[in-house]
Amino acid sequence: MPSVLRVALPVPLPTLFDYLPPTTGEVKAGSRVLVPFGRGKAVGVVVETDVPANVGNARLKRVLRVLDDAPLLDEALMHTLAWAADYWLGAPGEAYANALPLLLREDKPLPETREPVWWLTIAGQSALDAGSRRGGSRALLEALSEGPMSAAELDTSLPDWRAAARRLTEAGLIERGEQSLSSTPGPTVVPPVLQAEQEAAVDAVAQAFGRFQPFLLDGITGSGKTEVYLSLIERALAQDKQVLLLVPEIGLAPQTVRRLRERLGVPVEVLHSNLAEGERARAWLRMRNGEAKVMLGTRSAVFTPLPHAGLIIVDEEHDSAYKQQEGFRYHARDIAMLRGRALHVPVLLGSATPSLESLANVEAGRYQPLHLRSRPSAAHPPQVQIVDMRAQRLEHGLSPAMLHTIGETVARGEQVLVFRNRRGYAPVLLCHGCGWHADCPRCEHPLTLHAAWRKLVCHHCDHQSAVPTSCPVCGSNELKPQGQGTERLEEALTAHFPNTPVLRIDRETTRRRDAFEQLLGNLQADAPAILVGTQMLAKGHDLPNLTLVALVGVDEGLLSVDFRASERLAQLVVQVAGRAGRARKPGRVLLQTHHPDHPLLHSLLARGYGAAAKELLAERRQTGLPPYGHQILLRAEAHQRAAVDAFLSEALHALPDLATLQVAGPMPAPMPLRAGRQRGQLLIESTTRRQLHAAVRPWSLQLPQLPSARKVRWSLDVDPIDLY
DNA sequence: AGCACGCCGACT
DNA sequence: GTCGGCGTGCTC
Repeated sequence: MPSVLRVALPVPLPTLFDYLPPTTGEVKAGSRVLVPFGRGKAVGVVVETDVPANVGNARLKRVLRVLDDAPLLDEALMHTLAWAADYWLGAPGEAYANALPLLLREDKPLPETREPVWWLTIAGQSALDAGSRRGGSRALLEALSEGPMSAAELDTSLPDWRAAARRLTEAGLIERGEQSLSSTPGPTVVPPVLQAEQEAAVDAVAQAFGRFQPFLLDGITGSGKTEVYLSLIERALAQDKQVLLLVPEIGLAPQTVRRLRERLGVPVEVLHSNLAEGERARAWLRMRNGEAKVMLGTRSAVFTPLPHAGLIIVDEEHDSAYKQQEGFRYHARDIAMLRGRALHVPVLLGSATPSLESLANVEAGRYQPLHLRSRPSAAHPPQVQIVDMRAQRLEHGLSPAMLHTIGETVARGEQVLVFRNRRGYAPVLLCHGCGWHADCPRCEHPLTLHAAWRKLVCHHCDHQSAVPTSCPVCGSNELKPQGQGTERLEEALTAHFPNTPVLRIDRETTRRRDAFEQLLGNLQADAPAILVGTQMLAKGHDLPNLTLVALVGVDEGLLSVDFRASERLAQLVVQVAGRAGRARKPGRVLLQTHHPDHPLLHSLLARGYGAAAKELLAERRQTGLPPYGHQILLRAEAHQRAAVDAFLSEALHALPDLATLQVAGPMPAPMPLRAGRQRGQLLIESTTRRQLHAAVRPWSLQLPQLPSARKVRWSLDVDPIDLY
């Protein structure tokens, strides 16, 4: 039996592949290799070396080339990836592929980690002093007289610098080279004095440096979580350790990066999907080489190598953006925990509205809780009031009390945020004559009217159609938009408050890069204004003059069948409410509802998120739902309903019939038709995670062999967060 | 997933 | 007579 290398290749198959080692030289686990695969070649990661082959000699091929002398992925990360692939029932090859930036999954030499910079030569300095050169060349010389600059910096200050750089390099007036490592400017901002609670949180985490310990930092909005992070990062840096800081979306990154850089005075690497591939690879490699100390990134950054790991922070840990929803369906918050354990470093989860999962982990003694209850940035927490909209005369969905308070607020010269989690003009277009409404033909869901585009749009599949002028069923001309989206609210508020600027912030108005920042930048800090927007407004910028938050139409969340809807609603209400009164002025929150007596709203408003979460947790425990029960969801979709049903029932039959498993289904998905595909699912539950995995793991290997599996698209989701 | 092989319909 | 449809099988 020849000794072979076991290699993970980027294919969605449950197996690793065996290869004969190269004839000369040694290969280490964690290195990338180029191998012949099928008819072509592929880059894979060596998982094991010197192991007996799993397949016959005749099928074995030899590694073509070893791409890394030293392992690119260290042992701790390799171990975490193997564990994660096993836990989320992912293909091992896909787990390894997720961990590497795209550029490093190719057969190319590693990019230089140091960004090239340009600087003035002595000749260049004299040329500048002598005043020779004109135009672009002159501008470039002047820019570089302040010190070396990188391509990225030059791009922002001198858009057309490249031609000038070529001319000046040829003339020997400037030179291209590598940034020296000692060129970091040092902190430019003095850290504020921490409050006692912040200090206590920092001390607790800092004391755990050097060992694995999870923390949950539960801090109300405005309580200064970021200062706790910054202070801990400083402490880690002082010990020459690296820090990984995860954020749910990079929407808030530009200001966060600036703040980190100013405070820490060290380069802060960023990793997110809007970044060019070269940049991503460089940032990743700088961390892996130890050149960089701080990484700020979204979900996939959780795989950044940390050879000098000191601390991992997951900000807004409740955010569902941490769950990857296709391919390898991992949860970055949970991977952060695995990494902390493997790297022997503390993991700090932070949120004003912690997930029920994390609260249960605190309850079980697995996570150490840390609290920030005071709000140093504001005198009083915002006062939340329910507006009973039953039997009220509504103006485009806004109650008189709501409009009145908005009016008062802008009259005082303050700003208002009107929150509505629905884009477009109206979510339904209804015929007043016969009750017909416009549905998406591919999803059988109501189409959203977008007035500005004069289109009906499906928010599930992007299907678009023209707005009919009359009802296709009864011919009536009375087609009425039902309900309110942000576009309609913007229109209504503009009409009602003609002298106050109304600013809409949602996916449509922020489509362009940086549009979000620009829109908010246009806002005069001290002038009255009304902001209308979706989820996007729940976090980000501090708006000191924003004193009123109006929540409109959150009732859907109270009535949903999804057991997580109430948790999400509570988080959303608290997050959005936290936008009000972040500076000295007191904030006020109005929540307009048809269910003023709903128990969730009651406990949330009377006793806060913590109390509401406790009640939700008690319900979950009673019903055996997560985090007390564990779920794995098998989803399937196909054009024919019968294909979906056949697959799911075959799958059900193949599942061992164990008393410890509860199975729901086969059943239609909550959205049974989407983008023209019939969808169904099978939900497998157990009170013990171990037993659930023990049963599902072998089953998941059988599924691809079912004859009916070829006729559907299917996937397994471990710990699903959406059942849609 | 990606790719090739393979056997049945409407066209240069 | 071919181009091409997607069913089936395979990847160490």
